Amino acid sequence: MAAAPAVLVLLGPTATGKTAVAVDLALRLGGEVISADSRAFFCGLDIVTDKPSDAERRGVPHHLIDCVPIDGSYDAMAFRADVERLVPEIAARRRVPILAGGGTLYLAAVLRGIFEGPGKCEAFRRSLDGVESSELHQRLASVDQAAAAKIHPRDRLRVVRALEVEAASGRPITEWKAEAAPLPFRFETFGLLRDRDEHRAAVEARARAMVERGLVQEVARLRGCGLTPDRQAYRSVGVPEASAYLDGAISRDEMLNEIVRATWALVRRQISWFRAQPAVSWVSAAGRSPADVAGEIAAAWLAGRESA
RNA sequence: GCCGAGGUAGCUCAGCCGGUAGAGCACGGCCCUGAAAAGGCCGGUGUCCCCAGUUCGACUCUGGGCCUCGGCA
Repeated sequence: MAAAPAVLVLLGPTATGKTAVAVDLALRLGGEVISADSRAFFCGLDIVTDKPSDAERRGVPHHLIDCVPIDGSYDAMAFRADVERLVPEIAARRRVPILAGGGTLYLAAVLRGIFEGPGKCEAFRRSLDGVESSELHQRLASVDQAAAAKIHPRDRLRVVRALEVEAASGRPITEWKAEAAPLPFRFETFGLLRDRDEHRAAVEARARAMVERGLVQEVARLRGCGLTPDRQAYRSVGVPEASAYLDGAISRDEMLNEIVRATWALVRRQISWFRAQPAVSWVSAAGRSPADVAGEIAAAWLAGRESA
C-alpha cells in the first residue's frame, strides 16, 4: 500500500500574504495550489476576494477558484470532497499539493474532519422561522443535553443546525460529531502571522486598494447578475458595504471604514481559531518578502520529507 | 467684546433634585463540526476641564478661571 499523499497546508488570517507565499512555494517545490479561501470559489468576486491574477499565479495551477456561480452555494462538505479528489490527482502528477487559505471551517473539515450526517434542509429551517430562539434551545435540550449545554441560546444558527441533524437522523449532533475524522493524508501545516500594528496597516491598505481597483463597480455589475442579499456570496466582506454605498445609504469614506472594520473583525476571528489548532508551525511574515517566507517554509518542508 | 450651548472611557454621548459613573461604537479575549469573509459569548478606574466655596460627603449645587462650538458685534 502506497504511503498517504503529503499535503503542505498554509493557513493564516487575511492579509498576511498567503497567496504570494503559496505561489512561491509551488515554484520551489513543484506544487499546485488548492485554494482554501472561503469566498474565492465564486466567479466574479475577483477584487472582493483579492484573487491572484494570471500574472501573480506565475504559471502555477490553482484549484477551487472560480468554480461556483455567483448566485450558487458551496459548503465545507463539498470542499472536503473536492480536496479528497484533488490531492491524489496532484500527487499522481508527482506534484506537491499546497492547501492555502484562511477559511476556518473549510480547513477544519479537511484537517480535523467533519461528520457525514444529514446536510442542511431548507424546508426544516423555514419551519422554525417564527419560533423564539429560547424555545428552540429548550427543544434542543430535550433531545441533546450536551449540545444544548455547549451552544449559547442566542447562537440560533447552531441551535437550528443541531435540531436539524437530530430531526433528520434521529441521532443527536453530539454523537455525529464524535465520528468526524480528518482526510487520510499526511498534513504538514504552516501558519503565517504578522505583527499586530503592521497587520492592521496592511488591512487598511488592502481595503483602500480594493476600492481603487474598482470594488464598487465589481459589486454593481454582480448585483445585476444575481448577487442578491439572500445569496451566500453576498456575505463577503466588501459586498454589503459597497451595496450600501451604491444605494446611497453611506458615503465612500464610511464604506471604506466599514470594510476595514469588517476585515479586521474577520482577522481576529481567524487568529482566534487558528491559535487553537494543534500542530501548526508558525512563521512570522512581519516585514518579510513572500520569497523569504516561502524559503523558510520550503526548507522546513523538505527537511520533514527526508526524515519521513 | 457680548449672548447662548457645552467640556464625563480612544470616539459620540447619557447620567446623578449631592452618596466617587454608564451606553453605543472602537479595541481586546474566546467559542465554533454541511451558511464560517457566517453566527455567537465575555471584558468599562475614567484627573467626570481646573481652582475655591457650601456640605458628613460634590462629577452633581454656588463662585471664579481656562478651553471648544454656535450667534451677535
